[in-house]
Amino acid sequence: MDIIRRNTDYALRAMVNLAVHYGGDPVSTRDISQSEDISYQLACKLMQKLNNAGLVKSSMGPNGGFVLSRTPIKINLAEIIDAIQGPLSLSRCLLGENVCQRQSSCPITVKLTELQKNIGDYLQSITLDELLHHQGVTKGKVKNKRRIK
Amino acid sequence: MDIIRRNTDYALRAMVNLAVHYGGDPVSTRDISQSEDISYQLACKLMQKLNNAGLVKSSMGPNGGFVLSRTPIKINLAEIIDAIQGPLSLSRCLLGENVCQRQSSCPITVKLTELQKNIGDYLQSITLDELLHHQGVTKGKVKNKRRIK
DNA sequence: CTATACTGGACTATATTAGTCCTATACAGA
DNA sequence: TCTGTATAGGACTAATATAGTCCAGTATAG
Repeated sequence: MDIIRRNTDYALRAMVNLAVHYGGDPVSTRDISQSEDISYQLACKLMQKLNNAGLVKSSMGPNGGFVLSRTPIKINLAEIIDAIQGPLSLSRCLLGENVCQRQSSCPITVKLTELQKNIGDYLQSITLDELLHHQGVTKGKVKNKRRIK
Repeated sequence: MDIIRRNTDYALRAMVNLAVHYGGDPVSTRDISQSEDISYQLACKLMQKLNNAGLVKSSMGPNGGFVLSRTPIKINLAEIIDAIQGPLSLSRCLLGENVCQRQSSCPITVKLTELQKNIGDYLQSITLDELLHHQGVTKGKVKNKRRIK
C-alpha cells in the first residue's frame, strides 16, 4: 500500500520544478510534463488541482503557465498531498463518518488518532524549500532532525 | 486514502478478541466473525493470514480455533498490519524496486524514507496489550507519550 | 485573427481490495 | 469408524479506487 499515490508523486515533482523556477516566468504544463515524464493530459489535471487548492497561480494564453502562489518556504508537503489525494487517514473510522459504531469503545482508534496527528504534523513541517535543498541538508550537518518516538 | 485497510481493521479486532481470551480455550472463526461483525468466509481468510504470519496458532476439529501464539505484550501493531496488507510504504519508490530511475537524485525520497521509518517504529511500539488496556491509559495519566516531531 | 495555454466535465481503462465459493484435510467424541 | 465441526487454501467474482484520456470551451499575447 502506498500512502503517497503516483499522481501525488507527479504533483510533488511538478511543485519542485516550479520551486526551481520561482521568481521567473510561468512554466507551462507542456514543459512540466516533458521534464517530469508525465503525460500531458494528466499533468493538466494535476496542475488544475494544485491551482484549485491555491498552491499555484495560472495565467492563460501564450507565455502562460503556472507559478507558485507563495514562496517555497511557505508551502509544505501536507498541503500538496491534500490537494491531490485528499487528507490521508489511517483508517476509515478516523474520518468520523460514523462508519463504525464502535468508535467510542474502539481501543484501536485512540492510538491511531495519535499517530495520524503526528504524521500530519510531520508532513506539515516539511517545506517545498527543504525538499529543494535536501542535498545540502543530508550531506552536511542535519538540522531539524525529527523523530516520531 | 486509508493507510489501514478495512481487512486489516477486521484482523486487528480479531486479534484484540483473541487477546481478551488469551490463556483460555481456542476461539473459533465463527465466534470471531459473529462478535466482530465480519462475514464468516472473510474471517477465515484473515485468520489464515494471521496464522501464516505466525501471530496465532490454529487447532483443527471440534473445539478447535485460534489462540495467540505469544502473550499480547509481545505482539505489536506493525506485525498485524504487515500480516494482512503487507509492509506499508510511503510511495512506490521506497520499496527499492527501481520503479523510479530518479531514486538517487530524488529530493523527496530522503524525507519520506525518514518518515516511513518513524511510522514503522511507532507502530512497532504499540503492543496488543496496550490496545487492550487503552482506557486506563487514556483516562489516567498518559505514560509513554510519543511524538513524531 | 490565430496559435498557445489553461479549464473542466465526461468518459474509459487499469489496478487494487473485498468478498465468495468450493473442495480438501484434521480431529474430537459418540 | 463414523459424523459433525473446524481450519486450509486455491480459484473466482464483485466492488471500488485510481490512473489516464478525450474533447469542447475560454482566455490572451502578439
